Amino acid sequence: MGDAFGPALERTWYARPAEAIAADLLGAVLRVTGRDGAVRAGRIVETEAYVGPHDLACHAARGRTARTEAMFGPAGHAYVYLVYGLHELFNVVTGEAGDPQAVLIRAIEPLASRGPLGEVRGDGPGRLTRLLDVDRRHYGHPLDRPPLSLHPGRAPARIVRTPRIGVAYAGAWAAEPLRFVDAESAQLSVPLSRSSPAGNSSRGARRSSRTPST
DNA sequence: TATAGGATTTAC
DNA sequence: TAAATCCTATAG
Repeated sequence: MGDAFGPALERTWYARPAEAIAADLLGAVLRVTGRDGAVRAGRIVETEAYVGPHDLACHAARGRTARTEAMFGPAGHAYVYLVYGLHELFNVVTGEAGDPQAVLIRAIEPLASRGPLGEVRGDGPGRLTRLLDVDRRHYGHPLDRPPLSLHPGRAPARIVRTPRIGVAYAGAWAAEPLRFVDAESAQLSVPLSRSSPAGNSSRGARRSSRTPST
């Protein structure tokens, strides 16, 4: 609920296509109460949309399983999983229940936060979860109350889209411009200068009118 | 039951 | 450029 960050985004806010949420989440603040009781937060500067079972990069493309169950549930909840046996990745479930879509949070600008072990960087999907102490214990958790919540923040001046990172196995879907970044941020997982350009040049990123800002 | 490989990060 | 590290998805 409300604290220094203001009220959390309501769960119904997320019941839209992942592509829209990925753009609108840029600038939003992720707030986490860690296992040590400390509150940590970061401003989201990079996201990726995973748009459904037909998206070959989306985990839901292989059907409904124990791991992907949360993606099939209602929007506004956390989908957290382990990759490479090492890294916890944090996603936001979007869309209507039964329609598995999610947005991966790939980078944050820390807001005066240090991780439980003194970490300071949030520029990577595995780094930000360590910094904010997010892991599978948050699986399925609603995103409108502690220990995990999202709050409106300062919207980016400019949004750029690129293909998603690390999904080369996904065939044609690997080239889709479903990664969204705050072009002004110096804390992206992969700098724009080293990101492949979006396949369709003039496809601009637009924030929807439902975007909250402060 | 066995095996391959992954929405990554770090170190050599 | 490769190792770390474990869980899931698929094959046998």
